[in-house]
Amino acid sequence: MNLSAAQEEFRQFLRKESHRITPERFEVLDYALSYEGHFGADELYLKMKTNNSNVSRATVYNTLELLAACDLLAKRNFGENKSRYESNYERKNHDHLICISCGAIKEFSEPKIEQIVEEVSKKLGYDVSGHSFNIFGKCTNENCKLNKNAK
Amino acid sequence: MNLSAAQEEFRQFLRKESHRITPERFEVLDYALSYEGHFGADELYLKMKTNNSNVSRATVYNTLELLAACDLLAKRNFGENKSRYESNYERKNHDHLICISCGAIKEFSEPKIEQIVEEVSKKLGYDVSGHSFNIFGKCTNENCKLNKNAK
DNA sequence: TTCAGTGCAAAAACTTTGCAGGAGG
DNA sequence: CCTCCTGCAAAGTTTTTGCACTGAA
Repeated sequence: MNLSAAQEEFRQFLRKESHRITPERFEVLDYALSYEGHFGADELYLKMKTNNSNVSRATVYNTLELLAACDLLAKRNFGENKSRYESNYERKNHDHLICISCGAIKEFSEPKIEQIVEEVSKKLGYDVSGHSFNIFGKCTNENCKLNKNAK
Repeated sequence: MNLSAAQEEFRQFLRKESHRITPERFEVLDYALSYEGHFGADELYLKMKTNNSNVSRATVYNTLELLAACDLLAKRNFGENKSRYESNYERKNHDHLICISCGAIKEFSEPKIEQIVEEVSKKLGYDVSGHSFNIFGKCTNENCKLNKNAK
């Protein structure tokens, strides 16, 4: 993955918002954008620690918020009482379908959703900043029946 | 509010699923359905405790799950890393618009959403059991600007 | 030089679990 | 009478906070 453009974007965001540009923040950026799929903050922290990074838990949490604020990451919540992140860099918007049995997450895109978001928030007088749309159900995949990946 | 019909519904659910019928469970039901707006599990537990109830935290958590399972309550997640519940008794389905500044929650109903849920899950081969649709934005209400109710 | 950012550890917030005793069926 | 359910407290999980030090601007 080409990280340098994302790094540049992050750098500009930090400057614009008067946040300092630190090596720790870019280290988190690199790990976050390289992560396959969704990850929790602590999960990323532990992965970094395993790889001999010295970045602290507090900095990881703080930086993930910044990365979500500048849209390099998307912050999600799949009903597990913890935040999950995923790269939002050079990707199109999408929502999620979550298997309540095995936890598998599928993505889908449905343009009508954006329309509804606009419509509803206009009608109720809100200034939209985002949305979260999760569908829960049982998937038909083999492993699911066996509950192999059950949480 | 007429609780007795809800109690009857809960009783039947418990019997059908071979759960025992205990006074504690009905105490939780009463508090939950009487609660105005959304509440967290611990919040309800503390409220009950304040009112001199002896029902334990474990029983409250357990019972709320049961009440959500039989659809007397709806279990929600507004991106705060905790579960929230609200009465679903004699109410129509709806989704939420959440103010990112003051935390105010508005409800809306949009039939198209149910269509999309059906469409998407059919296409991807899931057996739907529910969905969660939250729109985040800034509301235009007076108190909001002052961040009075900010979390 | 200054103060935002950092590392660390402790605390906080929410939820789950283990265990012994009690009551529903 | 058998266990499921309960209360209690302890432990678990994720996130936040306090504090002293460091390094970006």
